[in-house]
Amino acid sequence: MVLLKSVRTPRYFSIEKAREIQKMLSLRILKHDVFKYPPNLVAGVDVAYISDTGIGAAVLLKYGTLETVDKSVAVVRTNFPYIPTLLSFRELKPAVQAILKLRRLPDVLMVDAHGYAHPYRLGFASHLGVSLGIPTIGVAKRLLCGKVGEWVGNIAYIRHRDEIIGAAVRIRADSKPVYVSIGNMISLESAIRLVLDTTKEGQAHPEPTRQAHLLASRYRRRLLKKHCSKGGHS
DNA sequence: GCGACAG
DNA sequence: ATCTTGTCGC
Repeated sequence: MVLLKSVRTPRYFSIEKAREIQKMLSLRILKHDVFKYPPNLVAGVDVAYISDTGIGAAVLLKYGTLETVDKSVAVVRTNFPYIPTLLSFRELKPAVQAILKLRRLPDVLMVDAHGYAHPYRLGFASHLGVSLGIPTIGVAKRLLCGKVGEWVGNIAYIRHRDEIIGAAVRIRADSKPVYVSIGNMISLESAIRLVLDTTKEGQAHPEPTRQAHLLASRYRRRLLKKHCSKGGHS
């Protein structure tokens, strides 16, 4: 039983144990749509950090008009280090708390990370979707595993161990693609569709995650300013 | 054994 | 993720 190296890692948590949890929870992923299309509300979540403090941010948008319906932020102490493939164990708490602060849960949630496109098929987006029991989509900026296949139009499927685990999507001809995978309760086709449908003209990322990322960053800035000014000036 | 490796 | 200014381009 190999314990994680970081001193901040809970002592009784092992990588083997995490793998078991991931494999077990991945069995609970529903790969078909469990929501009506078009959805009424969509949301995006992201987490920023100030050392060991996680800042979870969620933004609820109306599908179609993409107008903001609600926003929320949750500041939570993190006790887990970032380890590739174990990202969800670090970001789950801040994200869940931010999402539960929203007046309403979204019909579909977009997450700034991979979902099924994960070596053990349980990226953060899936972990979140299974935990909350809601449809989720993973939208990542870089590949974690698998290979991007042949491009057909602006889409290229990602394969890993003889399985299609997601798709690279070219939102803009001049920018890098985003890697889309199902989180939970949605099909890959629908996931791709929602990503494209919630992307504003001129943007390289869908509004839900883009707005969540902006909110988390802005909030983080505010906290840093307070932190600096609480010792003297004006 | 040697890399690769979301945020 | 975070550390960071100016700068190129629409």
